[in-house]
Amino acid sequence: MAASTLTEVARLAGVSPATASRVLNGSARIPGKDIAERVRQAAESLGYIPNAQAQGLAKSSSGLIGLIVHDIADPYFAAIARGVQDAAREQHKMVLLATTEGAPDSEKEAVAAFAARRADSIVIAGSRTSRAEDLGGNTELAAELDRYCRNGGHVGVIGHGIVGAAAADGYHVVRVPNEELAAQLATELAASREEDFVIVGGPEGLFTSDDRIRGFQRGLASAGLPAADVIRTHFTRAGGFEAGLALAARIAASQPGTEAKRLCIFAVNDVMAIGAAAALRSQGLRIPRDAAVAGFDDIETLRDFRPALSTVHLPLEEIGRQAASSAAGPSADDAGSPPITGQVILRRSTEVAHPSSTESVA
Amino acid sequence: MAASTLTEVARLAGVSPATASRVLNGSARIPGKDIAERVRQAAESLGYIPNAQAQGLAKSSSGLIGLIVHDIADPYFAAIARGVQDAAREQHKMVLLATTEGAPDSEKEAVAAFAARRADSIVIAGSRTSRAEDLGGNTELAAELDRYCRNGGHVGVIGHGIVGAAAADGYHVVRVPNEELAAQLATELAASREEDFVIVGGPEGLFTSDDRIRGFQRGLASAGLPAADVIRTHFTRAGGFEAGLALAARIAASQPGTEAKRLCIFAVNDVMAIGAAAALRSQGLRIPRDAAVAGFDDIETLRDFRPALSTVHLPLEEIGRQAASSAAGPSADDAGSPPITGQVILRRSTEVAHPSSTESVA
DNA sequence: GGATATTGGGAAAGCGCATTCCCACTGCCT
DNA sequence: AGGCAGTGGGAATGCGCTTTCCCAATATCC
Repeated sequence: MAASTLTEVARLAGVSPATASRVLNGSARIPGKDIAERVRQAAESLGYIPNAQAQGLAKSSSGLIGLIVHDIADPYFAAIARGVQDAAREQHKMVLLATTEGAPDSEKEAVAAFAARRADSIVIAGSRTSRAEDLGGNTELAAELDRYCRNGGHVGVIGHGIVGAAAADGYHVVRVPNEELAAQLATELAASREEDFVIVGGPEGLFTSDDRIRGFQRGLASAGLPAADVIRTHFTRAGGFEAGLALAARIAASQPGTEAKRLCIFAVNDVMAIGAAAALRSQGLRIPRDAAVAGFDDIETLRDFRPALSTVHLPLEEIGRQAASSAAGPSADDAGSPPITGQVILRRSTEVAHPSSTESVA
Repeated sequence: MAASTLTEVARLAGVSPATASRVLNGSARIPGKDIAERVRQAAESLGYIPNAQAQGLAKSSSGLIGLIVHDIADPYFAAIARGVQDAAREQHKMVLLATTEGAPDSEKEAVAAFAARRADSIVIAGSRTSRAEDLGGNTELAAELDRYCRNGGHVGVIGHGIVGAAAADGYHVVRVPNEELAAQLATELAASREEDFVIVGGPEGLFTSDDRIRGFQRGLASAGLPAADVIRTHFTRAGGFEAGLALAARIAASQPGTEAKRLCIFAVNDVMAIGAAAALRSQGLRIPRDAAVAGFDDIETLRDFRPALSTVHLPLEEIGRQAASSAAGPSADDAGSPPITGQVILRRSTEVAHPSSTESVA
């Protein structure tokens, strides 16, 4: 027993498929009240569900919005996904998910798959990269996106634009002021302390990471401080942990010598910061007593951590929503949505040391 | 410039659309080498991308797998989603996402939408409910699912089956032994302590919550302990926090009186447990000194919490994967995948108190 | 060597729907 | 009363692809 079709409904209602189509799905022409009612009843009794594929074929638009993330289980992307999902609901669309681990070529595949499904728009979250080895992949991705746009697709990219992507129309970027915010974070951290700064960054070439590093260094510089050391590692909790281990060793080594300053560690995202903190803790170090730690993103799930993590709040959900609706086409507010802003949030993890005093409760 | 079609490719290659279709998309009949090559080149040069909608229409199957969750930003669901996504990739399908906040009627809508898109299968995560007010919604949902199954769809439900759903074929349930595991948790907790137990549960009628509560009580009973009080609240961090506040008051009140036992709080999921812990902490209480806390799920992102949360590990990703592949149709291992198991993990949050004078108890 | 398999490609009929025409009909104006 | 616009419904076409069915050409057999 296959699903019933429009034609069946029409027959049952004693009208033509055309009329049935007009009443059941939005159309400029609305048939007479009585007929409409008849059709509606027929549809109801048959449990008619329009075939979205056929509709899509006929209208050449699918009601789909594609979302590309590195990893849906990463709270950063999950938050963005929620925003996208939200926007999708408003637009009466569904979201199609693709996870790519950040590999440009699998992102390209995802775009092609979305294009094949005639997704109305595509949202690409997840940081772009400028590594040499990704160059080819990026170019192909850009080409694929370009083609998609030329065929009438809309794309919303979060963070940085795709390297090499033409400024086609239908191509929007939701800018995230990573650099500025990181600078601000550095400034605020530098204001109240005299410490050695260290940055735990992602792999070189990752824009999000590089921007935050650059911003942080700039902030340090403008506070008259020397540039911080940068440790490159994976853009994950594991990477943060690893770096944390190295830093713990460094702290331990400097302990006996001259009165070393406390370390202030800036990890370029919260998850890495948590990893680093865990590593320090595993080596018997305490935060913020033995080292200060700050992150970036203000991941919701991580807010209950102790010591509470200093970080930069990013309206992740709003970012996702904006990306999805900017790609939805020139809505009413073509002036564009307000630019994304974030804010530095200093919490306990970077409190200035109370030399040998009792620790206060958070 | 619209996307190029199969027909165009065929024309360019000087063959019929039928042949082009046969070489470009899998078919039983594989055309001759030379022809195939010609077609492939034509497709390449035109940047041909098959229209999945049209394919779907013609084949009546879409390569889509629908996923229904309460909230994609909830780490529990995000983990499951990752598993589903994984399985989808293996099946060369894409996942279509719907979030419903757990409302049966919007789940029904989601199912309808998936059915409209001719999703090959649907995975429903998120706990079912047996509340009276949801009865109607559940019935409708069941009916919708039933219809979907009758039309050839496959559904995989995580946890409990849908209330009222017929045991249609194509309908699979990935059972999660919530009750057993909760019982085991209670047993292990009860073994090493003499405390008052309290359960922070979700709203009445939520299966996942109810099962875990029941199991925990059973475990307590089999250890010869009285049933624990149950506080009903939201199935979220906020709910946990609220309950935690109430419990903090209770602890504070009992302090001055007779030598009250320490409280051991079992929250029916990790997020709630974290909320409760935060609440206790906000009232100046320490864990595990002033109260023990345990959760359920072993959410990855939460593993770095301190004190480390005792909980029950659930292979969330595997659960999602299994749900997605059980719904994929009777694969090779029709014997079914191995049943889901979990394991109790005792960490610091439930360590037995060191009453500062008495010796530590075994 | 002629007849029967077998192969490889094309023609055409849908899949389920939207939509453009087209037509019959009603109501209105002069 | 005749002609006109306006209204409401139906027939037919096409969206892009798959897939049967069919046919020509080659291979196989006694």
